[in-house]
Amino acid sequence: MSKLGRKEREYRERRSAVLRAAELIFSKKGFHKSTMAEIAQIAEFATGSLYNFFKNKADLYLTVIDERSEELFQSIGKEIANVKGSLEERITSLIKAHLAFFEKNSNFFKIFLTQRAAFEGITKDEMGDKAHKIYLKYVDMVAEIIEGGIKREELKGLNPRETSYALLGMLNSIITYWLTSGRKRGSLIPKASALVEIFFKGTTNPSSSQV
Amino acid sequence: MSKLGRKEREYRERRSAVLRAAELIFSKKGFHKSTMAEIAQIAEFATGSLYNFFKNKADLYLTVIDERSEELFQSIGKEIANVKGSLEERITSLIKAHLAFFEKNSNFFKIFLTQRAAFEGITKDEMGDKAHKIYLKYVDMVAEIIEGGIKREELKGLNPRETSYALLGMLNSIITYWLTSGRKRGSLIPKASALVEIFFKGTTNPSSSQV
Amino acid sequence: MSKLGRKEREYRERRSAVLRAAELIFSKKGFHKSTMAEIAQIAEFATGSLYNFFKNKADLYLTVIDERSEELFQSIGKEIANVKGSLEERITSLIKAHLAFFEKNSNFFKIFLTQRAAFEGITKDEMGDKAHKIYLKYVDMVAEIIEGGIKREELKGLNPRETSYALLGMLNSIITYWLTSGRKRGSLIPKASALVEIFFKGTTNPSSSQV
Amino acid sequence: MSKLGRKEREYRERRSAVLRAAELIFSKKGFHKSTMAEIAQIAEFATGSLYNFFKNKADLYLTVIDERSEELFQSIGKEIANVKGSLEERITSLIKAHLAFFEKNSNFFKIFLTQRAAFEGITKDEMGDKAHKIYLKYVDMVAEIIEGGIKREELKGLNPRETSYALLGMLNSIITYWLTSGRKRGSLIPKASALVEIFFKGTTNPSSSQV
DNA sequence: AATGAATGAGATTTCATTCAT
DNA sequence: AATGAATGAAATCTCATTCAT
Repeated sequence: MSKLGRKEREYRERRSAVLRAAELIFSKKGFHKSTMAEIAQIAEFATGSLYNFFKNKADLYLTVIDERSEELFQSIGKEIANVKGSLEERITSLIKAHLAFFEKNSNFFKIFLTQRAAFEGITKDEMGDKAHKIYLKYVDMVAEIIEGGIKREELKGLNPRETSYALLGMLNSIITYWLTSGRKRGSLIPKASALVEIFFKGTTNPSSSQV
Repeated sequence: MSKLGRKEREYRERRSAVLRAAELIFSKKGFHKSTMAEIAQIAEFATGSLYNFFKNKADLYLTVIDERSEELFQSIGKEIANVKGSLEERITSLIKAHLAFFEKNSNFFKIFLTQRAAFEGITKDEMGDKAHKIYLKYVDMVAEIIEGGIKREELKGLNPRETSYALLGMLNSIITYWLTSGRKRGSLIPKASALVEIFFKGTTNPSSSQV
Repeated sequence: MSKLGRKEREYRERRSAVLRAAELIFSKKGFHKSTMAEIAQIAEFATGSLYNFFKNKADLYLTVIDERSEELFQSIGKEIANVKGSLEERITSLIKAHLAFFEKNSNFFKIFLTQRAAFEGITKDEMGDKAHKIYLKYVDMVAEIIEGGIKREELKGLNPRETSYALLGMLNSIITYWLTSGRKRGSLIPKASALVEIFFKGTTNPSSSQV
Repeated sequence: MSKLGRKEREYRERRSAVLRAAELIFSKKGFHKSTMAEIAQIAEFATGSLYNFFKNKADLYLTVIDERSEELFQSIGKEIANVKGSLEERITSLIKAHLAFFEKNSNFFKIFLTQRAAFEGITKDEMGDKAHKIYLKYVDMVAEIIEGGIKREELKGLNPRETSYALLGMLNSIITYWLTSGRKRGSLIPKASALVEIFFKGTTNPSSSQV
């Protein structure tokens, strides 16, 4: 498989070390308060050396987002592909995969969530846009799945894009909750079932006298 | 009511002008890229004068969040207080009030949502915390309402805090969607009904053969 | 006359101190090796303060050129205006004024002469161009005078623009000579007569048997 | 003739390739904005390899000047040696040779002319001086020819060195003109006759009533 | 109370040069 | 001899904050 030369392999390893350091620092301090010097120090390089791998700070930041997002997409995609059953089962597995991915990549979650904030007003078109587009791509992927469910009448006739936003909003909000307060109490995955329940059946107690 | 002296009244008006300018700039450029000079210019003050009202930039930023959030709480609280009916009706009115508030204060929404991003790692304890606490206060308010519903068995036995995060996540995600793409198409309020439907009844089509 | 307020007067004095320091350093070290820190130090300001007067280093450099060139033009223009006689007399006074100006502003001469070199490839259009245009303006001014002489048949039918370049090339070359080696030996002005002689009558010895 | 071994021949060819690349880049971007990396790339070497040929960037720059200037001297010298006639004829051929050389080596002209600017204040003694000396050598060569003319009373009793500066100033100024604006219109050589005319006979119209 | 010039710390980025391979 | 990754010094520029007026 990996028919890369030694040079190429070593280059990738060094570049990857920088990306790991960047992810760590960016997630702790956000884009603006992170310094190239600190990232370099963690990665055990001289500051100037980072510029051998990435053309500037924004490029480094975006590469973190880009490559990790790609992993996210791969990860979710693989998960869903394995599920051949009903839409409910597919979305259930998506929810689980999403939570699992960010439980494992919690540093990245902070970056993922605040990516737009990081670039607000900085590089309006070039870079800020790119970060946003990655998120949109994800929203769309989920929206398409939902749209399939609507067409097959498994789901109500809602706006797929809006429903996608609603679902992802719930998921990310729960992850935020878990990160800020609940992490001690254990894994994030078990929360999937409650989210699945809400998303498909809602919060109303079916045995309530209301119904 | 306003038994304030002229001096005091004028002071408040000037301070308020600064807050309005700050909200505008912070929402457009984010915390770091906003400069005190630009805020001062919009508010028609000299840069140094801002420091007569706020002890530093972070204080100004937090005051924007603080005072507007207070408005949000008042606004929601008043709305809910008027509703004496079922929990569903109360939460429906909360959803509507939330959407209405941010439709009216869309500049503030951007600040509200990215407040954590702005402070990540800067002022770990002092200020960043305060911003987070304001959000938590809101989460708790909603959680309490939900908890009431659970106790009266109108809602399923879910974790109230988590359910509150889930609901607010949905709402804010929809607002983000509306801000970034849908604003032209009209008001945000009509989206309330779909959210209410999802939150209470879920997305599953009840006439689906799945059931 | 100078109905400037104290504020304005003081501002100009400070800005002027920066320009003087800049002219000195730029003339000694050239654009690239001059640092804002050194200029600031000479001007007795903090480095950052220079940016209250000039938006960046290139702007400072160009302002030196711009304002001093303006002086040069004024100086030459005034000199020529006073001369009502023949073209020869007018150009003689131009040559004298040119030499006198740069004898007095020898620091500026180095900048004036190398202005294009300073910007080579940096800011191709914006700034480098501006510096060049100032020189062209001078060339044209001289070319117009020469053209007048040609029309009145006082001068041969040469290309005015080329002749202007030739004249200025001679003048500047002589100033360079004086600056690099001859300054000790006295004033530059006496060299005017030789230049006038060459420019109008040429170097050939009229009593030469050649003729 | 070339009794050089293969090794030596190859070494010279590689070194020469670097010099050609350096001349190109230096002439386009000036000394400071040219990078060793870019020169290496054009020459198809690795950056570090340049240091096998030249001890540093300044050395490379000076070698370009040095070797090309040597060519210039050879070229002019050969031209003049062929002319056995009057001084006027010799200088006429010098002017033509100068223009021809720089028409052919216009990239080098930019370097030749701004050599002082490039080094101003950098390497005050060591290198900047060397560049200046090369120019002086040329000035002196011309001055000697002029001095001969003065002694033989073909020329007026002017200061030979100054007259040399004046002549070269004219020439270089005309080349600058041609490079910046006139190049499209054709060759530089035809301008020689006007320069010869001015230098020997001056610009005054002999049939003018002034005389 | 208001001003806004001055400060100066701090961050990004570039690039000549070195050196292990 | 050739390579090119790594270095690290140096320079520009920004801006929150202060303080004399």
